[in-house]
Amino acid sequence: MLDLKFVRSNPDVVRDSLTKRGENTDVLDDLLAKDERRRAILVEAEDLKRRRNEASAQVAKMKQTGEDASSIISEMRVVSERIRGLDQELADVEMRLAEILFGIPNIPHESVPVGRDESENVVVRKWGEPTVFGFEPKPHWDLGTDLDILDFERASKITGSRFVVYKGAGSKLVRALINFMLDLHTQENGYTEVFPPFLINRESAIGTGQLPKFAEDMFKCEGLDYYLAPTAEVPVTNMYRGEILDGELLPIKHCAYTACFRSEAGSAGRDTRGLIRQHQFDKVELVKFVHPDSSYDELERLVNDAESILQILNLPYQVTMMCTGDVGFAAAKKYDLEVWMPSYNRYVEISSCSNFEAFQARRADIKFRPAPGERAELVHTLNGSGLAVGRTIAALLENWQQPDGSVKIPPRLRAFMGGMEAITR
RNA sequence: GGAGAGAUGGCUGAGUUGGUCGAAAGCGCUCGCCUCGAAAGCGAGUAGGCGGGGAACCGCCUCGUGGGUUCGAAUCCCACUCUCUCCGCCA
Repeated sequence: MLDLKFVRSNPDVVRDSLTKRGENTDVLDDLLAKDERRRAILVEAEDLKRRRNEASAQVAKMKQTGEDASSIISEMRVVSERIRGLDQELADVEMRLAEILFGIPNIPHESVPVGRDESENVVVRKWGEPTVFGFEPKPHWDLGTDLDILDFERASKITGSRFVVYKGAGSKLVRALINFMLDLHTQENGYTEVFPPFLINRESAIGTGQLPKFAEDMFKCEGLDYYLAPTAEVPVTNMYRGEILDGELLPIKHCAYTACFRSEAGSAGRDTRGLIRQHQFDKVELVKFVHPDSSYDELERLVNDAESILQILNLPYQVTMMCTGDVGFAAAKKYDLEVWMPSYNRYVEISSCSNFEAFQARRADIKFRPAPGERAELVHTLNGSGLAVGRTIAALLENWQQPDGSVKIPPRLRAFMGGMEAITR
């Protein structure tokens, strides 16, 4: 959510932002009109409330001295009625104002390239080269099925499409990657691990920006105001919702493993095979709460932290900076890590790292006090995948496959696999 | 699921026969005095949001959340949420 006062005094900046993102700017004019109306009502209502408060104090005094206050009381009866009407109108205007404000995306950082869609994203750097095979490589869904470590058919029997059963070494690989990632981030990158609820409530989903605009992307629990978390970003960021943090504690860096659940509404027919697009997947997420002055430095470090996983697993990847048309609703700046996926013959997103600046913090009311006695300010929040486990497994199987259909385990992962060096039939 | 208790400022904790209560007191924190310096002691200050105004400053709102009663609600009524205790059930 943008700061209403900022929008009021910088409407051109917001209009420019909406245009660069390819969004309609009509909402902005509607917003400004509603804001003006709101303040007009406030001025009138507050003046009446002041009069009522003064009269109340007067009545209290008169009651004590035994004077007759009935004329003031009947006068205030009318004033209170008028206040009630204004408050009702105010509530209506504010509700509409909030609806509009919740629907306005963040303002892209000046370093973000202007572009319409993903075709205008900018590759920032590459690491490694696309894997070259001396044989015909298999896609991960065939490898996994042939090795009997992935079972898509039985998963669809249990639940439906876009689910998988990991089996044997495959199941162990899930645990190994989660542990490897969490250990690396906690032991070498300075994150504190948390294990949050996988179900989130409405306020949390509003806090990070999933609601109200993207309700159809989540699974909702019937009869409850709970949703299955689409990413650990939601529960972890909302840990500190409504709090004023001690400035000394910043930056707060958390990593968390959670299962993630996405309805994938609007993705029908895309990536239907394999592990790339599942309704349920595992992910280790990195979340930071930082001082506004350092959030862009922290973003670069966050990307590096996520990259370190790919480097250790020796998976070729590239880092892409999202353009204004693809930066995401809540983000001011976003990098994607894209891993080389031989079956797709292209790079596929495996991590998304964003700086939200104060956009989420304002929604979720997360502040910090720079020093004792100083005024509380909004923190900047960041998060990024470190990494998505399902896609990591897909990339691992495909890039580390051998001519005989087996898959080597990257050296650093072997300890987490009980010493296993390869997955064989 | 049943019964009971509770939810107040950064923290602890008063206030529930409605009337200067945004709120006592203590702790913490900030500044000043004292001191060579510190501690102790003394003094002052110390919630957040919104709005008006050039500013000084002024006003409004907030005592879990949302409604209601009333001229007026932290205090009364209703609903909900959360925490704690006991019982039941249960991995």
